[in-house]
Amino acid sequence: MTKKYWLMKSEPDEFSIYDLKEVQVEAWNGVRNYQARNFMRDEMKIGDEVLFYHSNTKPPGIAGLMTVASEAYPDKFQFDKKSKYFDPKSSTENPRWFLVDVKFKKIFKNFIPLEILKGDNKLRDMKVLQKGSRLSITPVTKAEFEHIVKLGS
DNA sequence: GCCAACGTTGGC
DNA sequence: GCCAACGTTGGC
Repeated sequence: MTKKYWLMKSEPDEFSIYDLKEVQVEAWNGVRNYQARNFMRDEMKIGDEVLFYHSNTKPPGIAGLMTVASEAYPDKFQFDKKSKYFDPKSSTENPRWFLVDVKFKKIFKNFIPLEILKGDNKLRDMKVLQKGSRLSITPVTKAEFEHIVKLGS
């Protein structure tokens, strides 16, 4: 099975790459979008490489790297009535939302702002850069990934 | 804080 | 199964 490459967004006010560095491994909580869930549940494998994107901040952009650290399993917050991620339509017998654990890899020496990503011809097909793209998890090609690692180092 | 773009919900 | 209404995302 060949390694896959991903980009995952998080608002740093909620959870940043610096938080991930502290804890090293964390469950990627709170995804409530079916496409993003399907990527985690059906396509991610332990060891896949992930770009950590900081969204809704100034400036937005790619902050560093992490790896997929577990198989997909049900997000526990969907069963927790007190959580904002509670989903009354989900059940333990038939969970609706899945997630994976992610493991810290590195913080980029050079943070890569969205503006730079947009202006880079090699990255023009990246899903996260398409107009109106809101998907919080998107696949990245090997070439895009390697180019971004170069930009960040 | 605004608002365009998008996803989801639910009445019909 | 359509689609209007609503809620959310996320750059600006």
